[in-house]
Amino acid sequence: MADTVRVRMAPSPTGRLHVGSAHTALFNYLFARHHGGTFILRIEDTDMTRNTAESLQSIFDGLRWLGLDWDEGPEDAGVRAREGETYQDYLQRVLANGERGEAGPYFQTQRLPLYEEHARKLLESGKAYRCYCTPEELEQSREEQKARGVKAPKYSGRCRQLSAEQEAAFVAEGRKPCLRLRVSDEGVTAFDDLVRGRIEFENKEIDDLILLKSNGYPTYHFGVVVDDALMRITHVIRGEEHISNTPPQILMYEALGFPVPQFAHLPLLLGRDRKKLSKRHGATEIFAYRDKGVLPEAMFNFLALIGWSPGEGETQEIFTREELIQRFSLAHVSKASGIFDLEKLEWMNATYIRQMDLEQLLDACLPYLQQAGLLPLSPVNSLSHEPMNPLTRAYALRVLALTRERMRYLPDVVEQTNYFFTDDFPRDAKAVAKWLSDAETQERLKVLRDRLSQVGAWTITTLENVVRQYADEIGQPAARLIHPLRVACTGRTVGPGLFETMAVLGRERCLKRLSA
RNA sequence: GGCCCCGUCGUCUAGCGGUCAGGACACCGGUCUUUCAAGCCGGCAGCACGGGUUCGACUCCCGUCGGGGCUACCA
Repeated sequence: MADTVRVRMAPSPTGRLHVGSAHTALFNYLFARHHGGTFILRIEDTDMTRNTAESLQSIFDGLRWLGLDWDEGPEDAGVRAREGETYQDYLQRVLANGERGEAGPYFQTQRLPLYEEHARKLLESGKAYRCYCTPEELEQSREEQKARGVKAPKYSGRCRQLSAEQEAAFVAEGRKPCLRLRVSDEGVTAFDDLVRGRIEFENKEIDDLILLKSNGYPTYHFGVVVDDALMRITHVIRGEEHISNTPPQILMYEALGFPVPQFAHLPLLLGRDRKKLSKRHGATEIFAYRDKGVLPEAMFNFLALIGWSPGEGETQEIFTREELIQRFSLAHVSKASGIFDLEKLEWMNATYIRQMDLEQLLDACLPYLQQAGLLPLSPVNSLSHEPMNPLTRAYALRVLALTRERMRYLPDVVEQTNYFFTDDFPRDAKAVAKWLSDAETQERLKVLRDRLSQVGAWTITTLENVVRQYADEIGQPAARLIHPLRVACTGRTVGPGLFETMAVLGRERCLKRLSA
Protein backbone atom coordinates (compact mmCIF):
# COMPACT_ATOMS: atom_id res chain seq x y z
CA MET A 1 0.00 0.00 0.00
CA ALA A 2 2.06 2.87 -1.28
CA ASP A 3 -0.09 5.82 -0.29
CA THR A 4 -1.78 5.38 3.02
CA VAL A 5 -5.48 5.89 3.26
CA ARG A 6 -6.45 8.97 5.26
CA VAL A 7 -10.11 9.65 5.94
CA ARG A 8 -11.88 11.98 8.28
CA MET A 9 -15.06 12.65 10.11
CA ALA A 10 -15.78 16.36 10.31
CA PRO A 11 -18.76 17.17 12.49
CA SER A 12 -19.74 20.59 13.70
CA PRO A 13 -20.41 20.96 17.42
CA THR A 14 -23.87 22.38 16.97
CA GLY A 15 -25.92 19.54 18.38
CA ARG A 16 -25.54 16.21 20.06
CA LEU A 17 -24.05 13.46 17.92
CA HIS A 18 -26.69 12.33 15.45
CA VAL A 19 -27.10 8.70 14.38
CA GLY A 20 -26.59 9.85 10.80
CA SER A 21 -23.24 11.36 11.72
CA ALA A 22 -22.38 8.22 13.61
CA HIS A 23 -23.26 6.18 10.53
CA THR A 24 -20.95 8.26 8.36
CA ALA A 25 -18.24 8.13 11.00
CA LEU A 26 -18.60 4.37 11.18
CA PHE A 27 -18.12 3.92 7.44
CA ASN A 28 -15.05 6.15 7.50
CA TYR A 29 -13.72 4.17 10.43
CA LEU A 30 -14.32 0.82 8.75
CA PHE A 31 -12.71 2.01 5.55
CA ALA A 32 -9.68 3.33 7.41
CA ARG A 33 -9.21 0.21 9.50
CA HIS A 34 -9.76 -2.09 6.56
CA HIS A 35 -6.98 -0.39 4.68
CA GLY A 36 -4.74 0.10 7.65
CA GLY A 37 -5.18 3.82 7.16
CA THR A 38 -5.75 6.79 9.41
CA PHE A 39 -9.08 7.93 10.81
CA ILE A 40 -9.10 11.63 11.60
CA LEU A 41 -11.52 13.69 13.64
CA ARG A 42 -11.77 17.35 12.73
CA ILE A 43 -14.16 19.77 14.34
CA GLU A 44 -15.81 22.27 12.01
CA ASP A 45 -16.63 24.99 14.46
CA THR A 46 -16.70 28.05 12.23
CA ASP A 47 -20.30 28.84 13.02
CA MET A 48 -19.54 30.56 16.28
CA THR A 49 -23.15 31.31 17.05
CA ARG A 50 -24.20 27.68 17.14
CA ASN A 51 -21.28 25.92 18.81
CA THR A 52 -21.91 24.46 22.24
CA ALA A 53 -19.66 22.76 24.73
CA GLU A 54 -22.16 19.98 25.24
CA SER A 55 -22.23 19.21 21.51
CA LEU A 56 -18.48 18.95 21.38
CA GLN A 57 -18.36 16.62 24.31
CA SER A 58 -21.15 14.51 22.84
CA ILE A 59 -19.05 14.03 19.72
CA PHE A 60 -16.17 12.72 21.78
CA ASP A 61 -18.34 10.57 24.00
CA GLY A 62 -20.53 9.29 21.20
CA LEU A 63 -17.62 8.19 19.02
CA ARG A 64 -15.88 6.62 21.97
CA TRP A 65 -19.04 4.82 23.03
CA LEU A 66 -19.30 3.26 19.58
CA GLY A 67 -15.62 2.40 19.68
CA LEU A 68 -14.73 4.72 16.80
CA ASP A 69 -11.37 5.77 18.12
CA TRP A 70 -9.68 8.44 16.06
CA ASP A 71 -5.99 8.34 15.21
CA GLU A 72 -5.63 12.06 14.72
CA GLY A 73 -7.70 14.84 16.15
CA PRO A 74 -8.55 16.49 19.44
CA GLU A 75 -7.24 14.98 22.63
CA ASP A 76 -10.06 15.50 25.07
CA ALA A 77 -8.58 13.14 27.66
CA GLY A 78 -11.94 12.83 29.31
CA VAL A 79 -12.22 16.53 30.09
CA ARG A 80 -15.88 17.12 30.86
CA ALA A 81 -17.85 20.19 29.87
CA ARG A 82 -18.97 22.02 32.98
CA GLU A 83 -22.52 23.08 33.63
CA GLY A 84 -23.20 26.17 31.58
CA GLU A 85 -19.67 26.36 30.24
CA THR A 86 -19.21 28.24 26.98
CA TYR A 87 -17.86 26.54 23.91
CA GLN A 88 -14.78 28.72 23.95
CA ASP A 89 -13.94 27.87 27.53
CA TYR A 90 -14.42 24.18 27.04
CA LEU A 91 -12.42 24.29 23.82
CA GLN A 92 -9.52 25.94 25.62
CA ARG A 93 -9.49 23.27 28.28
CA VAL A 94 -9.58 20.52 25.65
CA LEU A 95 -6.83 22.21 23.68
CA ALA A 96 -4.71 22.26 26.80
CA ASN A 97 -4.33 18.50 26.41
CA GLY A 98 -2.65 18.94 23.05
CA GLU A 99 -3.81 17.03 19.99
CA ARG A 100 -3.19 13.69 18.36
CA GLY A 101 -1.43 13.79 15.03
CA GLU A 102 0.82 16.08 13.04
CA ALA A 103 -1.68 17.61 10.65
CA GLY A 104 -3.43 19.82 13.16
CA PRO A 105 -4.82 21.92 14.54
CA TYR A 106 -7.95 19.82 14.27
CA PHE A 107 -10.38 22.60 15.16
CA GLN A 108 -11.18 24.94 12.30
CA THR A 109 -11.28 27.96 14.57
CA GLN A 110 -7.63 27.25 15.32
CA ARG A 111 -6.74 27.23 11.63
CA LEU A 112 -7.82 30.71 10.63
CA PRO A 113 -4.37 31.82 9.46
CA LEU A 114 -4.29 28.86 7.09
CA TYR A 115 -7.50 29.91 5.38
CA GLU A 116 -6.30 33.47 5.10
CA GLU A 117 -3.03 32.36 3.58
CA HIS A 118 -4.68 30.26 0.91
CA ALA A 119 -7.34 32.84 0.27
CA ARG A 120 -4.62 35.42 -0.31
CA LYS A 121 -3.00 33.17 -2.89
CA LEU A 122 -6.24 32.88 -4.77
CA LEU A 123 -6.77 36.61 -4.60
CA GLU A 124 -3.29 37.33 -5.87
CA SER A 125 -3.58 34.92 -8.74
CA GLY A 126 -6.95 36.40 -9.69
CA LYS A 127 -8.79 33.15 -9.07
CA ALA A 128 -10.76 34.84 -6.36
CA TYR A 129 -12.01 38.37 -5.90
CA ARG A 130 -13.42 40.60 -3.21
CA CYS A 131 -17.15 41.06 -3.25
CA TYR A 132 -18.66 44.05 -1.50
CA CYS A 133 -22.29 43.17 -1.95
CA THR A 134 -24.31 43.05 1.22
CA PRO A 135 -26.54 40.10 2.08
CA GLU A 136 -29.51 42.38 1.50
CA GLU A 137 -28.32 43.29 -1.99
CA LEU A 138 -27.72 39.66 -2.80
CA GLU A 139 -31.15 38.70 -1.60
CA GLN A 140 -32.65 41.46 -3.70
CA SER A 141 -30.74 40.31 -6.73
CA ARG A 142 -32.02 36.77 -6.28
CA GLU A 143 -35.58 38.04 -6.05
CA GLU A 144 -35.20 40.06 -9.22
CA GLN A 145 -33.84 37.13 -11.11
CA LYS A 146 -36.67 34.93 -9.99
CA ALA A 147 -39.15 37.61 -11.00
CA ARG A 148 -37.58 37.61 -14.43
CA GLY A 149 -38.11 33.87 -14.61
CA VAL A 150 -34.51 32.82 -14.08
CA LYS A 151 -34.53 29.17 -13.03
CA ALA A 152 -31.41 29.14 -10.93
CA PRO A 153 -30.54 32.54 -9.57
CA LYS A 154 -26.82 33.11 -9.28
CA TYR A 155 -24.53 35.83 -8.14
CA SER A 156 -24.81 38.80 -10.45
CA GLY A 157 -21.08 39.13 -10.91
CA ARG A 158 -21.22 42.78 -10.00
CA CYS A 159 -17.91 42.73 -8.13
CA ARG A 160 -16.06 40.46 -10.54
CA GLN A 161 -14.15 43.22 -12.27
CA LEU A 162 -13.94 46.04 -9.79
CA SER A 163 -11.43 48.79 -10.43
CA ALA A 164 -9.23 49.99 -7.62
CA GLU A 165 -11.30 53.16 -7.40
CA GLN A 166 -14.55 51.26 -7.10
CA GLU A 167 -13.11 49.06 -4.38
CA ALA A 168 -11.86 52.11 -2.53
CA ALA A 169 -15.30 53.64 -2.79
CA PHE A 170 -16.92 50.57 -1.28
CA VAL A 171 -14.38 50.48 1.49
CA ALA A 172 -15.02 54.13 2.17
CA GLU A 173 -18.69 53.27 2.52
CA GLY A 174 -17.67 51.02 5.33
CA ARG A 175 -18.45 47.80 3.47
CA LYS A 176 -16.69 44.65 4.55
CA PRO A 177 -15.86 42.42 1.60
CA CYS A 178 -16.15 38.68 1.39
CA LEU A 179 -14.01 36.63 -0.93
CA ARG A 180 -15.51 34.81 -3.89
CA LEU A 181 -14.15 32.16 -6.21
CA ARG A 182 -14.19 33.12 -9.87
CA VAL A 183 -15.99 30.26 -11.59
CA SER A 184 -16.09 30.00 -15.35
CA ASP A 185 -19.37 29.32 -17.09
CA GLU A 186 -17.63 27.10 -19.56
CA GLY A 187 -17.13 23.39 -19.36
CA VAL A 188 -18.06 20.58 -17.08
CA THR A 189 -16.81 19.47 -13.69
CA ALA A 190 -16.98 15.76 -13.12
CA PHE A 191 -15.79 13.18 -10.68
CA ASP A 192 -15.91 9.43 -10.31
CA ASP A 193 -17.78 8.71 -7.16
CA LEU A 194 -16.63 5.49 -5.53
CA VAL A 195 -20.17 4.37 -4.87
CA ARG A 196 -22.11 6.02 -7.66
CA GLY A 197 -19.79 6.18 -10.62
CA ARG A 198 -19.30 9.23 -12.78
CA ILE A 199 -21.20 12.37 -11.85
CA GLU A 200 -21.07 15.49 -14.01
CA PHE A 201 -22.15 19.08 -13.47
CA GLU A 202 -22.14 21.91 -15.95
CA ASN A 203 -19.98 24.73 -14.70
CA LYS A 204 -22.61 27.25 -15.64
CA GLU A 205 -24.68 25.77 -12.81
CA ILE A 206 -21.97 26.58 -10.33
CA ASP A 207 -22.04 29.93 -8.60
CA ASP A 208 -19.12 32.13 -7.61
CA LEU A 209 -18.84 30.65 -4.17
CA ILE A 210 -17.93 32.57 -1.10
CA LEU A 211 -14.61 31.47 0.33
CA LEU A 212 -14.22 33.81 3.25
CA LYS A 213 -17.12 35.49 4.94
CA SER A 214 -16.86 39.21 5.56
CA ASN A 215 -15.98 38.39 9.17
CA GLY A 216 -12.89 36.62 7.93
CA TYR A 217 -14.11 33.12 8.74
CA PRO A 218 -14.04 30.52 6.01
CA THR A 219 -17.27 29.16 4.66
CA TYR A 220 -17.89 25.46 5.00
CA HIS A 221 -16.78 24.82 1.42
CA PHE A 222 -13.49 26.61 1.71
CA GLY A 223 -12.80 25.17 5.13
CA VAL A 224 -13.27 21.57 4.07
CA VAL A 225 -11.21 21.93 0.95
CA VAL A 226 -8.27 23.64 2.60
CA ASP A 227 -8.35 21.27 5.54
CA ASP A 228 -8.86 18.10 3.57
CA ALA A 229 -6.02 19.12 1.30
CA LEU A 230 -3.66 20.13 4.09
CA MET A 231 -4.54 17.07 6.13
CA ARG A 232 -3.82 14.99 3.03
CA ILE A 233 -7.21 13.30 3.07
CA THR A 234 -7.22 10.66 0.34
CA HIS A 235 -10.90 9.69 0.42
CA VAL A 236 -13.74 12.00 1.26
CA ILE A 237 -16.48 9.69 2.52
CA ARG A 238 -19.58 11.62 3.46
CA GLY A 239 -23.34 11.76 3.15
CA GLU A 240 -25.18 11.92 -0.14
CA GLU A 241 -26.35 15.44 0.67
CA HIS A 242 -22.89 16.62 -0.29
CA ILE A 243 -22.98 15.42 -3.89
CA SER A 244 -23.91 18.80 -5.26
CA ASN A 245 -21.28 20.45 -3.07
CA THR A 246 -18.59 18.39 -4.67
CA PRO A 247 -18.07 20.16 -8.03
CA PRO A 248 -17.54 23.59 -6.48
CA GLN A 249 -15.14 22.02 -4.03
CA ILE A 250 -13.25 20.35 -6.86
CA LEU A 251 -12.95 23.75 -8.50
CA MET A 252 -11.37 25.02 -5.30
CA TYR A 253 -8.86 22.19 -5.18
CA GLU A 254 -7.91 23.02 -8.73
CA ALA A 255 -7.66 26.73 -8.08
CA LEU A 256 -5.45 26.05 -5.09
CA GLY A 257 -3.35 23.58 -7.03
CA PHE A 258 -4.11 20.73 -4.65
CA PRO A 259 -4.62 17.13 -5.73
CA VAL A 260 -8.29 16.21 -5.75
CA PRO A 261 -9.17 13.36 -3.38
CA GLN A 262 -11.48 10.49 -4.18
CA PHE A 263 -15.10 10.93 -3.24
CA ALA A 264 -17.61 8.43 -1.94
CA HIS A 265 -21.12 9.58 -1.17
CA LEU A 266 -22.98 7.43 1.28
CA PRO A 267 -26.72 6.82 1.33
CA LEU A 268 -28.64 8.82 3.89
CA LEU A 269 -30.45 7.56 6.94
CA LEU A 270 -34.15 8.26 6.56
CA GLY A 271 -37.05 8.28 8.98
CA ARG A 272 -40.07 6.03 8.62
CA ASP A 273 -41.64 8.60 6.30
CA ARG A 274 -38.60 8.46 4.01
CA LYS A 275 -37.53 11.96 4.95
CA LYS A 276 -34.04 12.73 6.13
CA LEU A 277 -33.84 11.52 9.72
CA SER A 278 -34.63 14.38 12.08
CA LYS A 279 -35.94 15.04 15.54
CA ARG A 280 -39.45 14.59 14.27
CA HIS A 281 -38.75 10.88 13.91
CA GLY A 282 -38.05 10.48 17.58
CA ALA A 283 -34.64 9.83 18.98
CA THR A 284 -31.91 10.87 16.58
CA GLU A 285 -29.04 11.33 18.93
CA ILE A 286 -26.81 8.37 19.49
CA PHE A 287 -27.06 8.76 23.25
CA ALA A 288 -30.79 8.11 23.18
CA TYR A 289 -29.95 4.55 22.24
CA ARG A 290 -27.18 4.19 24.75
CA ASP A 291 -29.55 5.46 27.43
CA LYS A 292 -32.25 3.09 26.28
CA GLY A 293 -29.91 0.20 26.95
CA VAL A 294 -28.56 -0.58 23.50
CA LEU A 295 -25.14 -2.17 23.50
CA PRO A 296 -22.52 -0.31 21.50
CA GLU A 297 -21.56 -3.54 19.75
CA ALA A 298 -25.14 -3.99 18.58
CA MET A 299 -25.39 -0.40 17.38
CA PHE A 300 -22.08 -0.76 15.56
CA ASN A 301 -23.29 -3.92 13.83
CA PHE A 302 -26.71 -2.48 13.06
CA LEU A 303 -25.43 0.78 11.60
CA ALA A 304 -22.93 -1.05 9.45
CA LEU A 305 -25.73 -3.03 7.82
CA ILE A 306 -27.67 0.02 6.72
CA GLY A 307 -26.21 0.99 3.38
CA TRP A 308 -23.63 -1.73 3.31
CA SER A 309 -23.72 -5.48 3.02
CA PRO A 310 -21.08 -8.16 2.75
CA GLY A 311 -22.61 -9.13 -0.60
CA GLU A 312 -21.93 -12.30 -2.51
CA GLY A 313 -24.86 -14.23 -1.13
CA GLU A 314 -23.66 -13.81 2.42
CA THR A 315 -26.48 -14.43 4.87
CA GLN A 316 -24.70 -13.66 8.12
CA GLU A 317 -26.15 -10.73 10.06
CA ILE A 318 -24.22 -10.71 13.30
CA PHE A 319 -20.65 -9.54 12.82
CA THR A 320 -17.92 -8.71 15.24
CA ARG A 321 -16.12 -5.44 14.84
CA GLU A 322 -13.14 -7.30 13.41
CA GLU A 323 -15.27 -9.14 10.86
CA LEU A 324 -16.80 -5.88 9.74
CA ILE A 325 -13.41 -4.27 9.36
CA GLN A 326 -12.11 -7.20 7.41
CA ARG A 327 -15.08 -7.35 5.04
CA PHE A 328 -15.87 -3.69 4.55
CA SER A 329 -15.64 -2.31 1.06
CA LEU A 330 -17.05 0.75 -0.63
CA ALA A 331 -17.94 -1.50 -3.54
CA HIS A 332 -20.76 -2.96 -1.47
CA VAL A 333 -22.15 0.32 -0.28
CA SER A 334 -25.65 0.76 -1.64
CA LYS A 335 -26.80 3.84 -3.47
CA ALA A 336 -30.30 3.99 -2.08
CA SER A 337 -31.03 5.69 1.21
CA GLY A 338 -32.14 3.44 4.02
CA ILE A 339 -34.72 3.78 6.73
CA PHE A 340 -33.45 3.73 10.27
CA ASP A 341 -35.84 1.11 11.58
CA LEU A 342 -35.62 0.20 15.23
CA GLU A 343 -37.26 -3.22 15.04
CA LYS A 344 -34.19 -4.91 13.72
CA LEU A 345 -31.98 -3.03 16.14
CA GLU A 346 -34.08 -4.39 18.97
CA TRP A 347 -33.67 -7.94 17.71
CA MET A 348 -29.97 -7.44 17.23
CA ASN A 349 -29.53 -6.01 20.70
CA ALA A 350 -31.36 -8.98 22.20
CA THR A 351 -29.14 -11.27 20.19
CA TYR A 352 -26.03 -9.57 21.53
CA ILE A 353 -27.35 -9.76 25.08
CA ARG A 354 -27.91 -13.48 24.62
CA GLN A 355 -24.57 -14.19 23.03
CA MET A 356 -22.12 -11.88 24.68
CA ASP A 357 -19.68 -12.81 27.40
CA LEU A 358 -21.58 -13.20 30.65
CA GLU A 359 -19.07 -11.24 32.71
CA GLN A 360 -19.30 -8.34 30.28
CA LEU A 361 -23.06 -8.51 30.34
CA LEU A 362 -23.00 -8.28 34.10
CA ASP A 363 -20.78 -5.22 33.93
CA ALA A 364 -23.22 -3.64 31.51
CA CYS A 365 -26.21 -4.49 33.70
CA LEU A 366 -24.68 -3.49 37.01
CA PRO A 367 -25.62 0.20 36.87
CA TYR A 368 -29.26 -0.67 36.27
CA LEU A 369 -29.34 -3.18 39.11
CA GLN A 370 -27.74 -0.64 41.38
CA GLN A 371 -30.07 2.16 40.38
CA ALA A 372 -33.01 -0.10 41.10
CA GLY A 373 -31.61 -0.81 44.52
CA LEU A 374 -31.24 -4.51 43.81
CA LEU A 375 -27.51 -4.38 44.35
CA PRO A 376 -25.53 -2.02 46.58
CA LEU A 377 -23.77 0.90 44.98
CA SER A 378 -20.47 -0.26 46.38
CA PRO A 379 -18.77 -2.64 44.00
CA VAL A 380 -20.05 -6.16 44.21
CA ASN A 381 -17.41 -8.34 45.79
CA SER A 382 -15.74 -9.83 42.77
CA LEU A 383 -13.48 -12.08 44.79
CA SER A 384 -16.18 -13.88 46.66
CA HIS A 385 -17.13 -17.26 45.34
CA GLU A 386 -20.23 -17.67 47.44
CA PRO A 387 -22.75 -18.54 44.74
CA MET A 388 -25.72 -18.16 47.08
CA ASN A 389 -24.93 -14.76 48.46
CA PRO A 390 -26.89 -12.28 46.38
CA LEU A 391 -24.20 -9.71 46.86
CA THR A 392 -21.56 -11.62 44.94
CA ARG A 393 -20.69 -11.63 41.30
CA ALA A 394 -20.93 -15.38 41.26
CA TYR A 395 -24.59 -15.19 42.20
CA ALA A 396 -25.38 -12.39 39.77
CA LEU A 397 -23.77 -14.35 36.97
CA ARG A 398 -25.97 -17.36 37.68
CA VAL A 399 -29.02 -15.10 37.64
CA LEU A 400 -28.08 -13.51 34.35
CA ALA A 401 -27.33 -16.83 32.72
CA LEU A 402 -30.92 -17.79 33.47
CA THR A 403 -32.66 -14.57 32.57
CA ARG A 404 -30.74 -12.93 29.78
CA GLU A 405 -32.63 -14.53 26.93
CA ARG A 406 -35.73 -12.60 27.95
CA MET A 407 -33.99 -9.23 27.78
CA ARG A 408 -34.13 -6.95 24.77
CA TYR A 409 -32.55 -3.89 26.32
CA LEU A 410 -30.23 -3.67 29.29
CA PRO A 411 -32.72 -2.04 31.68
CA ASP A 412 -34.93 -5.12 31.25
CA VAL A 413 -32.57 -6.78 33.68
CA VAL A 414 -34.34 -5.12 36.60
CA GLU A 415 -37.75 -6.48 35.75
CA GLN A 416 -36.35 -9.88 34.85
CA THR A 417 -34.24 -10.45 37.94
CA ASN A 418 -35.69 -8.50 40.86
CA TYR A 419 -36.98 -11.55 42.72
CA PHE A 420 -33.50 -13.02 42.77
CA PHE A 421 -32.10 -10.10 44.70
CA THR A 422 -34.80 -9.11 47.12
CA ASP A 423 -37.72 -10.63 48.96
CA ASP A 424 -39.62 -7.45 48.39
CA PHE A 425 -40.34 -8.08 44.72
CA PRO A 426 -43.55 -7.22 42.87
CA ARG A 427 -46.15 -9.96 42.78
CA ASP A 428 -48.66 -10.43 40.01
CA ALA A 429 -52.00 -10.23 41.83
CA LYS A 430 -53.86 -12.10 39.13
CA ALA A 431 -51.33 -14.90 39.19
CA VAL A 432 -51.56 -15.17 42.94
CA ALA A 433 -55.33 -15.27 42.80
CA LYS A 434 -55.33 -17.90 40.14
CA TRP A 435 -52.64 -20.25 41.45
CA LEU A 436 -52.35 -19.76 45.17
CA SER A 437 -55.82 -19.03 46.45
CA ASP A 438 -57.53 -22.37 46.96
CA ALA A 439 -57.06 -24.46 50.05
CA GLU A 440 -56.08 -27.60 48.17
CA THR A 441 -53.13 -25.86 46.55
CA GLN A 442 -52.09 -24.41 49.87
CA GLU A 443 -52.13 -27.87 51.38
CA ARG A 444 -50.03 -29.29 48.56
CA LEU A 445 -47.51 -26.49 48.81
CA LYS A 446 -47.18 -27.16 52.52
CA VAL A 447 -46.37 -30.80 51.82
CA LEU A 448 -43.89 -29.77 49.15
CA ARG A 449 -42.31 -27.29 51.49
CA ASP A 450 -41.78 -29.99 54.07
CA ARG A 451 -40.33 -32.42 51.61
CA LEU A 452 -38.11 -29.80 50.02
CA SER A 453 -36.75 -28.85 53.38
CA GLN A 454 -35.57 -32.43 53.74
CA VAL A 455 -33.61 -32.76 50.50
CA GLY A 456 -29.91 -33.19 50.83
CA ALA A 457 -28.37 -31.36 47.92
CA TRP A 458 -30.42 -28.41 46.65
CA THR A 459 -29.97 -29.08 42.95
CA ILE A 460 -32.07 -28.96 39.83
CA THR A 461 -32.37 -32.74 39.79
CA THR A 462 -33.24 -33.26 43.42
CA LEU A 463 -35.82 -30.48 43.28
CA GLU A 464 -37.37 -31.88 40.17
CA ASN A 465 -37.46 -35.37 41.63
CA VAL A 466 -39.29 -34.23 44.73
CA VAL A 467 -41.91 -32.33 42.80
CA ARG A 468 -42.53 -34.98 40.16
CA GLN A 469 -42.69 -37.76 42.68
CA TYR A 470 -45.28 -35.93 44.71
CA ALA A 471 -47.28 -35.22 41.56
CA ASP A 472 -47.27 -38.93 40.82
CA GLU A 473 -48.42 -39.75 44.32
CA ILE A 474 -51.45 -37.52 44.14
CA GLY A 475 -52.13 -38.48 40.56
CA GLN A 476 -51.78 -34.99 39.19
CA PRO A 477 -49.76 -33.64 36.27
CA ALA A 478 -46.56 -31.97 37.47
CA ALA A 479 -47.71 -28.70 35.95
CA ARG A 480 -50.36 -28.48 38.65
CA LEU A 481 -47.58 -28.14 41.18
CA ILE A 482 -45.07 -26.28 39.06
CA HIS A 483 -47.26 -23.27 38.35
CA PRO A 484 -48.17 -22.55 41.97
CA LEU A 485 -44.58 -23.09 42.99
CA ARG A 486 -43.38 -20.56 40.45
CA VAL A 487 -45.88 -17.97 41.57
CA ALA A 488 -44.93 -18.56 45.19
CA CYS A 489 -41.20 -18.27 44.53
CA THR A 490 -41.16 -15.54 41.88
CA GLY A 491 -44.49 -13.77 42.09
CA ARG A 492 -45.25 -14.35 38.43
CA THR A 493 -46.27 -17.02 35.96
CA VAL A 494 -43.46 -16.53 33.48
CA GLY A 495 -39.74 -16.92 33.77
CA PRO A 496 -36.91 -19.39 33.42
CA GLY A 497 -37.44 -23.07 34.16
CA LEU A 498 -38.75 -23.48 37.69
CA PHE A 499 -36.13 -25.91 38.96
CA GLU A 500 -33.28 -23.84 37.57
CA THR A 501 -34.81 -20.80 39.19
CA MET A 502 -35.19 -22.49 42.57
CA ALA A 503 -31.70 -23.89 42.39
CA VAL A 504 -30.27 -20.41 41.99
CA LEU A 505 -32.58 -18.87 44.58
CA GLY A 506 -31.39 -21.40 47.09
CA ARG A 507 -33.04 -23.40 49.83
CA GLU A 508 -33.44 -20.63 52.34
CA ARG A 509 -35.21 -18.15 50.10
CA CYS A 510 -37.43 -20.76 48.49
CA LEU A 511 -38.63 -22.26 51.77
CA LYS A 512 -39.27 -18.81 53.13
CA ARG A 513 -41.37 -17.88 50.15
CA LEU A 514 -43.27 -21.15 50.36
CA SER A 515 -44.29 -20.51 53.92
CA ALA A 516 -45.47 -17.01 53.29
C1' G B 1 -38.94 25.77 -10.37
C1' G B 2 -33.54 24.44 -11.69
C1' C B 3 -29.50 20.95 -10.94
C1' C B 4 -28.12 16.25 -8.93
C1' C B 5 -28.87 11.34 -6.65
C1' C B 6 -31.96 7.14 -5.97
C1' G B 7 -36.15 3.17 -6.96
C1' U B 8 -35.90 -5.58 -5.40
C1' C B 9 -40.94 -8.22 -0.03
C1' G B 10 -43.78 -3.35 5.20
C1' U B 11 -38.22 -2.63 6.70
C1' C B 12 -32.59 -3.79 5.97
C1' U B 13 -30.69 -6.21 1.81
C1' A B 14 -28.30 -10.39 -2.03
C1' G B 15 -28.50 -10.09 -7.26
C1' C B 16 -24.07 -7.37 -11.37
C1' G B 17 -28.35 -10.97 -19.20
C1' G B 18 -30.52 -17.14 -18.47
C1' U B 19 -31.99 -17.89 -10.47
C1' C B 20 -38.28 -21.64 -8.54
C1' A B 21 -35.62 -13.60 -7.47
C1' G B 22 -31.90 -15.64 -1.91
C1' G B 23 -31.26 -14.05 3.40
C1' A B 24 -32.62 -11.10 7.85
C1' C B 25 -36.25 -8.17 10.95
C1' A B 26 -41.45 -7.86 11.69
C1' C B 27 -45.94 -10.72 11.12
C1' C B 28 -48.74 -15.60 10.94
C1' G B 29 -48.80 -20.96 11.77
C1' G B 30 -46.50 -25.43 13.84
C1' U B 31 -42.84 -27.81 17.06
C1' C B 32 -40.18 -28.30 21.80
C1' U B 33 -41.65 -27.38 26.97
C1' U B 34 -43.59 -26.65 33.72
C1' U B 35 -44.91 -20.95 31.77
C1' C B 36 -42.52 -17.08 28.98
C1' A B 37 -38.39 -16.48 26.12
C1' A B 38 -34.89 -18.70 23.03
C1' G B 39 -34.39 -22.59 19.35
C1' C B 40 -36.17 -25.46 15.25
C1' C B 41 -39.73 -26.18 10.96
C1' G B 42 -43.11 -23.82 7.70
C1' G B 43 -45.98 -19.61 5.66
C1' C B 44 -47.26 -14.53 3.92
C1' A B 45 -44.84 -10.83 1.05
C1' G B 46 -40.97 -7.74 -3.77
C1' C B 47 -38.16 -6.45 -9.03
C1' A B 48 -42.62 1.42 -9.54
C1' C B 49 -44.63 1.91 -14.70
C1' G B 50 -44.04 2.20 -20.13
C1' G B 51 -41.07 1.68 -24.24
C1' G B 52 -36.83 -0.21 -26.45
C1' U B 53 -31.81 -3.43 -27.03
C1' U B 54 -31.38 -8.84 -26.93
C1' C B 55 -32.77 -15.54 -28.56
C1' G B 56 -33.50 -13.98 -23.37
C1' A B 57 -34.14 -8.77 -19.00
C1' C B 58 -34.60 -7.32 -11.84
C1' U B 59 -29.99 -6.66 -14.38
C1' C B 60 -28.29 -2.49 -20.37
C1' C B 61 -30.63 2.26 -22.84
C1' C B 62 -34.70 6.04 -23.04
C1' G B 63 -39.02 8.10 -20.98
C1' U B 64 -42.79 8.53 -17.13
C1' C B 65 -43.97 8.39 -12.16
C1' G B 66 -42.34 8.36 -7.19
C1' G B 67 -38.84 9.54 -3.23
C1' G B 68 -34.66 12.28 -1.58
C1' G B 69 -30.71 16.03 -1.61
C1' C B 70 -28.75 20.80 -2.95
C1' U B 71 -30.15 25.55 -4.51
C1' A B 72 -27.18 30.77 2.33
C1' C B 73 -21.61 35.38 4.09
C1' C B 74 -25.22 27.04 7.93
C1' A B 75 -22.28 22.96 8.18
